[in-house]
Amino acid sequence: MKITIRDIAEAAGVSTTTVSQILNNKGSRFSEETRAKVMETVKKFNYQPDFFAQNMITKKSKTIGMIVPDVTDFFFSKLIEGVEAYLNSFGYMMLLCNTSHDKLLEEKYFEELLRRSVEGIIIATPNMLNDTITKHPKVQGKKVPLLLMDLGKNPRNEGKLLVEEYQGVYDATKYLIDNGHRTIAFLREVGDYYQLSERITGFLNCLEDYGIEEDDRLIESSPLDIQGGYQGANRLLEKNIPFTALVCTNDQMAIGAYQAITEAGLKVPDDISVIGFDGLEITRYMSPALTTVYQPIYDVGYTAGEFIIGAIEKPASKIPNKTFPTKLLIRDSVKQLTD
Amino acid sequence: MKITIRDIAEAAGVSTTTVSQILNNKGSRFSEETRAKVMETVKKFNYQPDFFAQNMITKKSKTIGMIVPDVTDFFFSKLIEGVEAYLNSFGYMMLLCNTSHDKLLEEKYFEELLRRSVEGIIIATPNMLNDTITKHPKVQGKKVPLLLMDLGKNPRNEGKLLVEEYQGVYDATKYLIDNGHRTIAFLREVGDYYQLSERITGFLNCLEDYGIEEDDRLIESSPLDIQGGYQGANRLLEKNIPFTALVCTNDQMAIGAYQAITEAGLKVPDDISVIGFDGLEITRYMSPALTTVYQPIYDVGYTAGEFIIGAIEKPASKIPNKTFPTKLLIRDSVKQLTD
DNA sequence: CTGAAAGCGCTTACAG
DNA sequence: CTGAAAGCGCTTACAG
Repeated sequence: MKITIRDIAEAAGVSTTTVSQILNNKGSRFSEETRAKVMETVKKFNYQPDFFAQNMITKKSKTIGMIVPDVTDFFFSKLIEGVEAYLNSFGYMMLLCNTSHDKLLEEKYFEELLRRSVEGIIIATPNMLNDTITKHPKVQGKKVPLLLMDLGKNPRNEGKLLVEEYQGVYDATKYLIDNGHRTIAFLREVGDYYQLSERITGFLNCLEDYGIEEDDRLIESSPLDIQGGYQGANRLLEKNIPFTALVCTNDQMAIGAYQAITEAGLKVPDDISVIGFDGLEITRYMSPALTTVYQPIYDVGYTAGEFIIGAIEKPASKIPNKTFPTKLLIRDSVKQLTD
Repeated sequence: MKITIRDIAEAAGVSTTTVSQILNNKGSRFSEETRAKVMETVKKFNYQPDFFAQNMITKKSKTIGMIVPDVTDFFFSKLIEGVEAYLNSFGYMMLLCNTSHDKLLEEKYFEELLRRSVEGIIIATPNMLNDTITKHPKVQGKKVPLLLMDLGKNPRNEGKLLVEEYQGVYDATKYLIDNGHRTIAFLREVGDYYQLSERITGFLNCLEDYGIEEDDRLIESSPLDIQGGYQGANRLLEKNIPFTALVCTNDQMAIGAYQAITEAGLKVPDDISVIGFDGLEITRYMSPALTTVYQPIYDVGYTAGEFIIGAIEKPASKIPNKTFPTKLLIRDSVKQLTD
């Protein structure tokens, strides 16, 4: 039924060795004549080497595994897009695993990926990983490079992909101060997921650098989604402590905050200025357009693809570290205060 | 280096046949004693059968391929989430391919997936597929089931997963009419991508059924994203033909339309009522909250996973068809007109 | 320049 | 109840 290398060899009147060598552009030179004949019958039979037979020998699955907490989250889908774009151009494919924030699934997928002989694994995770993952013999032995997109949470000395979140929020806060704001609220993440501590630190340090006293009551923790932003902003508003600006840990929260502010009968930016973080495309179309800190998620993913392939092809070399810049996108959600 | 079935056989003092049979729970019963001994040494050596060797024989890669036009699009990421959730529970994994709307890549990925011996393929596509895909011997011979998520665009007589888009938009339009609206604009998709003709048809038929004359000038075509909605709505507004309501082909367009309406100095819903389509989570937090037609994308994906696995395990049976209901989510973007 | 043979690590008739 | 042997479809020394 299935056409094998033997069929091709017979049809071309050569040995399977010859077919294999020619197909893999290997060493010994064959006469142009037999080469042509082989290629021709390969084409004629539309022959493709069996993937599994090939892999059993070469151990090159040309596959990497990627584990994310939530494919539908804009951040991760953008990351996946970047990784995939790079892999694609090198003939690699991605086995995608979605954990739905289940830490147990994370480990289960990791094991399964290894069993399937992927050549590398990328894990995007907010978690401190178990030793079963980070100290796995195949990882330790550099058999299967592991790249973590965890904001540097798990200690390691190579393959750190970071974003200048601190500087981004610092700049945003500075921008607010430059515009005359002195009472600035902050919506930070809640404890059980990604720890975005760089962001709140950038905020606090900037306040300090410019002699503005921190007011704990103006800092609220909430989930990193629209609803979280909505509720967090409401809690802030209900305190009746006046503030003129609000910095949100991500854009989704800012979207929710807009809603809360509007419902409270206030306006952005006339009553409260808002700044987000991420630079989602959607923020351009909010009304007013959101001023936000852009981070290059696609590029981070693309680079992750680059680094993992690099690590696969040169197992001896260290995986590089890289830090990506952020950029304050100035739009219409911050009011210039004159006082 | 690598521990093989032979190592286990030797260590347990049995044959490789025995080890293989026991591990795969096959036929002949072995004494409880040897079974225990085998299991024990398997555990001791932490042995796992080589994936490729196993697959070369069984031809069961326990892998399906999924091709989408854009992972970052909410629709597709939600679909992926649904498919993955089902696969996961059956030990299957997904090779994800992102075409970035490149039709050539679509075919390339399809071939590559086949070469990698996936057991089934799901393609989400707005395209009329080439014969190289739909008439591929492996597909025709039911060797590799192919499931299309194409809104029924490619003719076939099994595996049609559809959503009641027509009814959804019809209901939405009816809702508008019930609220006193008579001049209703419509923002439809532009020609070169998904053809969402069910939606515009639902709209037009509803108008007709309730004796409202269609006005071509009130129908604009635009890309199915935020920007498209923004520009389309602007074009509508610039015509200076008064209308009291706007139906958008999807939620993203509605988001853009909100922006255009606000910028024109008008208010939703006081001046113009707006209805979207999709039911994205974000629409709950728009201000005012968007009234929209919900479609169960995750469920569609989950069912796609179910059907593809079903087709793999029972190649003889037809892949079922299924149509999913939509539901009008009534919120705050439609005004009751009293006249 | 080319081929016979061994071997990758499994599973599966087949025989006992 | 268990094992020897063939075979899956390749690639890779090795020999000539």
